[in-house]
Amino acid sequence: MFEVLTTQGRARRGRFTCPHGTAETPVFMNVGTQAAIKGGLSARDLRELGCQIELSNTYHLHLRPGDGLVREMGGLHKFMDWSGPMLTDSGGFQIFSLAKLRRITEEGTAFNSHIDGRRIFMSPEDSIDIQSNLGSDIAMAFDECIGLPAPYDYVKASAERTYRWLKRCKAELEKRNAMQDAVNPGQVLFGINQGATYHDIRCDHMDAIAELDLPGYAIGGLAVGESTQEMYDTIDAVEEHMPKDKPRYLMGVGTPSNIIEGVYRGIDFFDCVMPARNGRHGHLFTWDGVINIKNEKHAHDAGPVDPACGCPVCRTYSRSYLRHLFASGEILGLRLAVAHNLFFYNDLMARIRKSLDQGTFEEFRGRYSQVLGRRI
RNA sequence: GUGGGUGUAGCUCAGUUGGUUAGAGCACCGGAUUGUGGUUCCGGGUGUCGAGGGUUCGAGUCCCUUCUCCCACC
Repeated sequence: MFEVLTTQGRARRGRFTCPHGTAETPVFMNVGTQAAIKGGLSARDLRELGCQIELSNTYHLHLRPGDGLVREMGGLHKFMDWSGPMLTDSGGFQIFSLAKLRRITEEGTAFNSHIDGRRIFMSPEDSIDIQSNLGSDIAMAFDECIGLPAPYDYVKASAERTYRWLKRCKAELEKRNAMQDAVNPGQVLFGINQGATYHDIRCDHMDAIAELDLPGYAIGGLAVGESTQEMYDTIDAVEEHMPKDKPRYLMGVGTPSNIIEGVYRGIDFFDCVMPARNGRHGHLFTWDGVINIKNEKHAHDAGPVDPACGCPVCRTYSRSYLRHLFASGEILGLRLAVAHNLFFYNDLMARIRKSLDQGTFEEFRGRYSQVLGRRI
């Protein structure tokens, strides 16, 4: 399932295997929330951009088109034409970030749909049933993601409830996988650590969920309002309590610098909307820093977005052309920008893995951790 | 030539009986974005109010001259 090939300090070079293939870690999962990559990219495009794991979302697909329909169409892999490893997020984060009027009880969460406002209830069992219908390789536990800052007592009670929910998720997935008509009987469950920035709650929670011996563990509830240093400090604290032989997933993070610092702190899986969203808004990542392609200074630039990038966009088009596409509102501009950024992120992970293989990750971190975040 | 109309930001225009630092939309310039509500959000005025003179405490606004463009008539 998962093996650590080499380490450098806390950083790990590993390999994750699931029913739909193998992923070399550290890995960045490319986000296709509604079974499509925003910006007009298909699963076929993802393959060409070096994507190893695709990530889709339980909340969104449950609301539209409905997980029953996806199951009827043969599961999400077939539905969207992605044959590789796939992870589905549980919907916990969307209920925190999108839904209105949510009410959380021991049984689950009631909330109003962001699409039409109708009242919906989702329990840990519901989330797992939906993810089972979607047929992803990795199902995420249904958790409560708390916005920061949050009071200690609330966070403690919430983390304890998320732990009880995790046990229910585990039982439900075992039940679903045992059914004759399971879409993907090899689907596995990752637990999610919570506890805001309170290190004692984080560590107690991590110790508790580690005992469930799940195939992977995530750190959730970060990059939701705390400072970058608080995020790193929290990872540092909880990392010691994470099983060494299981993949670690830092949910929703982050910038290229965050990812390098995450790998440094022992993280194996990442995902983030940033390359896609920022790309749609004209912010492109390069090995010298971030550029805004909409800026006037690129109007007469015949060179590629990044001469150090080997992506199809950089091999073909000039900064001048991309700026024109953005200025004139052409969809192709969004598509090329997202394609470049996703390639950049996948390439970033490939270079991190190479440096781990060669034992030069520390040098890589020293050279790029700050540079990649600067605006140029 | 005569009569009427018009002129305010890059564009289309608003601007009260004369009253604070001349506004809007679009365009343009810049920023934001972390388990994604798909053209989003935030910020920025970039101006010789056609020009000159006059009245007035004070003029985009009233008066005179002149210029531009538009319409009608000769």
